[in-house]
Amino acid sequence: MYDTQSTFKAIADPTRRAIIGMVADREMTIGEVTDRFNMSRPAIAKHLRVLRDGGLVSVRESGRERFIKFEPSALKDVEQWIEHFSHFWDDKLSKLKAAVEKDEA
Amino acid sequence: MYDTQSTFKAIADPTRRAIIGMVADREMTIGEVTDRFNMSRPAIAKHLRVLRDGGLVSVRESGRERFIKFEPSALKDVEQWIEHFSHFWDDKLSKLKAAVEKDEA
DNA sequence: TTGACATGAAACCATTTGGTTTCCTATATA
DNA sequence: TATATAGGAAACCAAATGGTTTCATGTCAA
Repeated sequence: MYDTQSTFKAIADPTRRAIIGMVADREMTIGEVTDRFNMSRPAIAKHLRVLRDGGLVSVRESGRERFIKFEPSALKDVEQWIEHFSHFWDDKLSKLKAAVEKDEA
Repeated sequence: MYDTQSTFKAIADPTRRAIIGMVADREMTIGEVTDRFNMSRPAIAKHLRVLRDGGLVSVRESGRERFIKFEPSALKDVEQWIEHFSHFWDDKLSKLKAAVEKDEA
C-alpha cells in the first residue's frame, strides 16, 4: 500500500500531472510518454517512478516494452482530503454528496 | 493572482497540510501555530509563506500579531483538476455531471 | 520608559529534487 | 546472427527545500 504523502508529492510536479493526463486517456509506453516532452528518457523514467510510488500509475511489461496505466484510486484519496474543506465553497453539493454516501453505506 | 502550481506545491508538504487543517478551524497567530509543532518559529513562518504563495491562507495584521486565515478558493482549483479524473471512480456522479453539463451547453 | 513579546530577516546547512550523460541488458527484426 | 530498439541503472550536478541559529524591529504593558 502506498501512503497519501507520496501521492501528494507525486502530483506536485507539473510534468507528472501532464503525464497523468496522458496515460489516463490510454496506456502508453515509456517511449511514447518521453516523445511528448522535451526531456530525456531517464528523466521521464524517474517521474514515472515517483508516480508509481504515489500509486498513480501501474506498469505492465510486455516484451521489451513497459505500458504505463493510470490508477485512479490514489487520486480519490487526495480528493477526500480536499472534501474536508469543500463546505467552504460548495454547501449544496457537499450536502448532496453526504446524503448519497449515506444511502450507499 | 496565484498560480495553480504554487497551490499544488504548497499542499505537498504534510506540515503545511496540518497547518491548513488548523487555520481552517479558526484564525490563528503565527505563534499559536508554532506552539502546535515541534519546530522553530522561522520554519513555520516559511511554511506560511509557501501557503500564502499558493493562495491557501491570508494574513491579517493586528498590532504585533499576524492572524492567519484559511482561503478556500485555491483548494477548489485543485479539486477541479481532480474532477477531470473522477469518472474513473465515481460513475454515478460523473454521469450526472456530464448530463448536467450537456444541458447547460 | 524599560522590558517582554510577536514577528521578520539573514546566513547557513544537509538533503532532496529534477535534470543530464554514459553504459548495460534484453527483446525484436532484417 | 547482427543490428536496432526499449528500457534500466549509475554517476554526477545545480538548484530547491526544509530546517536551524542569530539578530533586528515594532508593539504592548508594568
